[in-house]
Parts: sequence; C-alpha cells; structure tokens
Amino acid sequence: MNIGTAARLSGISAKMIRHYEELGLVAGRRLLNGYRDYGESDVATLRFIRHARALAFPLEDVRKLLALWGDRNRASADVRRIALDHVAALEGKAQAMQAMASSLRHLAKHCCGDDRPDCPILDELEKTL
Amino acid sequence: MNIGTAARLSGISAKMIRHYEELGLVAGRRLLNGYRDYGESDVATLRFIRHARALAFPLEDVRKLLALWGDRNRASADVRRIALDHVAALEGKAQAMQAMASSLRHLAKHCCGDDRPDCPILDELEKTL
DNA sequence: TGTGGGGCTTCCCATTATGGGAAGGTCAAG
DNA sequence: CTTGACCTTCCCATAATGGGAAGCCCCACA
Repeated sequence: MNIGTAARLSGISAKMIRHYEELGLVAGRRLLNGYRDYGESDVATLRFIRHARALAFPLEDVRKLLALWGDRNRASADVRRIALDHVAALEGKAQAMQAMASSLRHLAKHCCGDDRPDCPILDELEKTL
Repeated sequence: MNIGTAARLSGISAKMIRHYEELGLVAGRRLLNGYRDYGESDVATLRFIRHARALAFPLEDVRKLLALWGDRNRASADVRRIALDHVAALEGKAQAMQAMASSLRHLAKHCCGDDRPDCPILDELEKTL
C-alpha cells in the first residue's frame, strides 16, 4: 500500500512516516516507481509508535521499545525500566510546571488587576534577587 | 560594560544576550570597536527576562511583559491576564503529563518486571484501538 | 490517446530556546 | 611584540512536527 493509505490506517501523517523512516523506526521498502510500499505489519509498527508518542515517549525511547517489542526473548524488566524512567521524567516536569503555576497564581492573587499600574507580578520579575 | 560582564551580572549567557538582542528584547548599543555596551538598566532588563523565563513565560510573553514594565501608564490587568493565561497553559500541560504518567504507572504496576517477555506495557502500545 | 487531478518524491524552511564551535578581530598585561 | 582572554559573526545541533514548492507518476475519463 502507498504511504497515504498507511497514514490513514495508522493515524500518522505521511510527513511523519517519512521522518520515522529517516530515523530508522520504520522500513523503507520501495516499489519500482520509487513509491514507498507498506504492509499490515508496517501499519502495526506505526500504530505502536503513535501509541507510544501519545504517552510522550521520546523517539529514542520508542526506538528501544520497538526493538524490545520485536524481541521474543526480551525481559519485561527492560520495558518496565524505560517506562518508569519516563514516568519519573514526566512527573518531574509536571511538578516543576505546577510549582511555577502556583507561584504565579499566588502573585496574581495579590494583583488588583484593574487599570492602575501597581503590579506585584512585575515587581517580582524586577527583583534583584 | 562588555557582554561578558553583563552575562555574569544578569545570570544570562552571552550567547543568549545576543539572541535576545536579535529578538529585540534588549538594546544593541555598540562601542567604536564593535563590542556591545551595556549599562545597569540593561542588566536589570536581563534579570527581568531571567526571572520571567524561570517561570517559563515564552519569549513572546516576555516581550509583552517588558513593554508593560516600561509603561508608566500600564494597567495591571494587562499583566495579570498574561500571567493567568500562562498559568492556564502550564496547568494544562502539567495535568496532561500527570495523566500520561498515571496511565504508565498503572501499566507498569501490572508488569512483573522480571526476565520473562510478558509485558502489559508493550501489549497496550500494540493495541489496534 | 490525451489530459487533468490527485498522489508521490525530494528539498528547504519554520517552529522554541538554547548551546557548541570555528574563524577572525581586539584589548590589555607582560 | 606576544600571549591570552575577550569580542565579533556565522553555521550547526537539539526534538518533533508541519508547510510548501518543484517535479514525476498513475489512473480514470472523454
């Protein structure tokens, strides 16, 4: 099947499929006319990638997960470690953002928010600290 | 003062100061020898930028905040709106990440994590859904 | 058989914010 | 005068995605 069909079936844009091929995540078989050719297993791979990306796994992790996925002798511990490391990264970033949001919310609470210039938010950003 | 000094005083790398100048966030005065020249107020501006970036304000927001900071007739409501919009964005992303982390944690909990191949994490990523 | 439209190809550029590194000019101290 | 630290600009890289152009290909329809 052509790339457009694979894109529709997998939910990944043709643009991205080409990109993933460049990164070596999906096969790059070609027909005589130069068109890329895909089969059901390629679509399955693309869907796997889509699901992994939906969980925000970086493509480097996706590469490792694909390798483990295709390895009949894999140890589930390897998958688990990649996943838990990623969870830790996600939670770290989420907490950092939540902390910034809280700081700002606190500042905004003390900002009258009318047409006068006084503003603790700007005061805070101005601080020499 | 030279860019290196301003970098030390502001906590922003020389590289980034040049970048901010290119974006029009800081002044670009030059000495006769072509060196950039900074004063105390420039350092204050750079510090303002650093504090805003520490709260993850995108540079476009920083540009607006700098304009408001320098406007004696600003309305604090304008600052407040920028801040609260940013808070909403931060919280949205944080929640999305937290949700992904929770899903993954749930999957990992049911993954024995030994040297056997069975792995609900990969099963989930493989799903046709 | 010719043609039009849609799909495919590659290549370049943009995003957001940051940094590395090279090649070359400048300044100050020894 | 030399040396080393500093400055300049320019190019490249990161992560993931997308837009768009130029050009080739294929099928269906008149």
